[in-house]
Amino acid sequence: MVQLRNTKQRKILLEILQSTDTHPGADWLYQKMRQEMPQVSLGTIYRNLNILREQGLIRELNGCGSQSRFDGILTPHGHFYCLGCGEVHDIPNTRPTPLEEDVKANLDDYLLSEVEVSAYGYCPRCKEHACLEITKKGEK
Amino acid sequence: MVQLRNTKQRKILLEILQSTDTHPGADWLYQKMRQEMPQVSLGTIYRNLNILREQGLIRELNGCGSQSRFDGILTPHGHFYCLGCGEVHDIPNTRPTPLEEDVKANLDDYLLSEVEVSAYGYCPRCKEHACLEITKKGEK
DNA sequence: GTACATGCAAATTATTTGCAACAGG
DNA sequence: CCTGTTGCAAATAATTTGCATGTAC
Repeated sequence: MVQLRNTKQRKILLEILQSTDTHPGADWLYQKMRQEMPQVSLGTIYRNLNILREQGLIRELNGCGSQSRFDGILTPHGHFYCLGCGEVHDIPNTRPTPLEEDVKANLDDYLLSEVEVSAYGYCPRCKEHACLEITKKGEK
Repeated sequence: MVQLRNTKQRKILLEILQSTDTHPGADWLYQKMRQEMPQVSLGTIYRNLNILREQGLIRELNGCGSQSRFDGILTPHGHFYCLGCGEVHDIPNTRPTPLEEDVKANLDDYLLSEVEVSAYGYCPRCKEHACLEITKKGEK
């Protein structure tokens, strides 16, 4: 492996990710980064997202739409993907240990590194005015 | 909604998906389709995958890599994503009911439509010769 | 000073879409 | 027939990459 450097860009990116629970995508992070570093490039965002993921400092979420989303909060929790507005909400600590052991029991010869719980549906707001236009937008 | 037609292309695509547990991507399905229908186009594959998903006849998996994968087997089960070879294996029926209720308990005002369990790690074969070249290929 | 990182722009990959011709009901 | 569907090719969207320059250590 290479000797990673602690660049300003990487540091700020990680701080942003650790300070939000909105599970943003690369474009949102790009806009946010530019507030502090107007010259930053989208390529740098993507390169650092990959590095931080490989380091295990952030998590990538692929459950919703064509864009990847990222999570800088590593305490165990599941994710709810709203099919209406596309938002991703945390599911607080859904008894992680029993679940993982349950999965492990089914995967004898496997080397298990992580178990994820994803839920799909409509968030309280979208459940209310659950109209078809909205449904279209976030469909999986 | 529109009045869907039962085209030969759509019928074959669904049959292929229902007869495999390899969770193929669009390109694999395209090759397979061309064995029975050499003139079929990739656009048709994608259009029908979207229609079948909207009808609830197949499921889309986004956990692994940049390509979507599809599952034509709807009995409840989880998925294991090998970080080595990129294969997706089924996790036989991981006590679905307790889990879903557990998640539901955390999502009071939500309208829940589906809960998914995904596991990541290395399959028996990749665990053996867990070398770095292989690791590279399937990394998330 | 030596790599790793960056900014920029061009390239790649997966997926979607416009359109004229085709075909299911 | 009427309208959803197809094949084809061009368009889009997300992400990656090549390269000269910049910067962390």
